[in-house]
Amino acid sequence: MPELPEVETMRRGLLPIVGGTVVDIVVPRLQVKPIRVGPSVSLFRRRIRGRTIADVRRRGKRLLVILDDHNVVLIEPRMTGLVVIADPPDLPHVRATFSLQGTKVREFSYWDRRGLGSLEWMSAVQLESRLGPDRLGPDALEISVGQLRERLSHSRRPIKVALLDQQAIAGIGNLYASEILHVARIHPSVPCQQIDHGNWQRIQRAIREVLSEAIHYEGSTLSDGTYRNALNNQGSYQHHHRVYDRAGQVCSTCQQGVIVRMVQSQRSSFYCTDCQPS
DNA sequence: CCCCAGTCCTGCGGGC
DNA sequence: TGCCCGCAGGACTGGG
Repeated sequence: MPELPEVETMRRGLLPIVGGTVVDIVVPRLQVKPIRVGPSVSLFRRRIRGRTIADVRRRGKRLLVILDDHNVVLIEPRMTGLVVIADPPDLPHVRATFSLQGTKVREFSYWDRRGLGSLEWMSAVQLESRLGPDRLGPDALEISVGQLRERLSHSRRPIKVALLDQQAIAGIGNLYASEILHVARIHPSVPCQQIDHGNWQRIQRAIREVLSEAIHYEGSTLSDGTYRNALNNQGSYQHHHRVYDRAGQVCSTCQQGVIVRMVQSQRSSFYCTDCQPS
């Protein structure tokens, strides 16, 4: 489940490829179903081969490899995708390997166990129509209280569900939405309309606090062990989770409440009965 | 317009 | 012990 902290960790780990020129791209034929490569595998290869990598950026949960001709490679990791400059977690799920010259790092790979992610070459114009301001909200690390209120406070949706809306705010996924609301001490079911200014401020601060803390620990690797940084090492923020996947446990913050799991929009939410009264 | 349910895909774990 | 089903939750789409 790469969310903003995991994708930001990927971005930082991938920076050594900047300045490298793509010699070739190998898309192995695998037993598993192929991922989406756009516009097609052959055009993808033809348009990237020979290009030099100018930068690696992030927008919400997407990774952007900027080429020297100003076109981009959009990487969408979705559930289980990741990039590695070291050995990948395994070979059967390596979806593409880019070989490089001109840098210390000789290659990097996109690895994706479930294969819901995608790799797409696109122009800067195509990128804006896909991930422009009308499609993607302000980045969660940058969003102001005013922007947050403006985009969510008129909604009748529960706050937990609204925080997952990438068009409103970019980068928060299921895991960090629960963690953020616990830090902000707000129950996940509260309708956005009922949240007052002070609480929007708490939410905005909690977003920054939780996400930057998670980046510091290089993201969360859950019990399935899927998520890895670019060197194929696990993150360690899972040891600091306050509520996520801790149903039945006593809250480590207040030592009083119990962590409860509930389902909202077909997704698990976790909250503390004492820190987050309804 | 706003929101929810279903879809894609693989691997794991619970239940029988 | 072995098998099968359901769940994990990214983004998107069709429909109420």
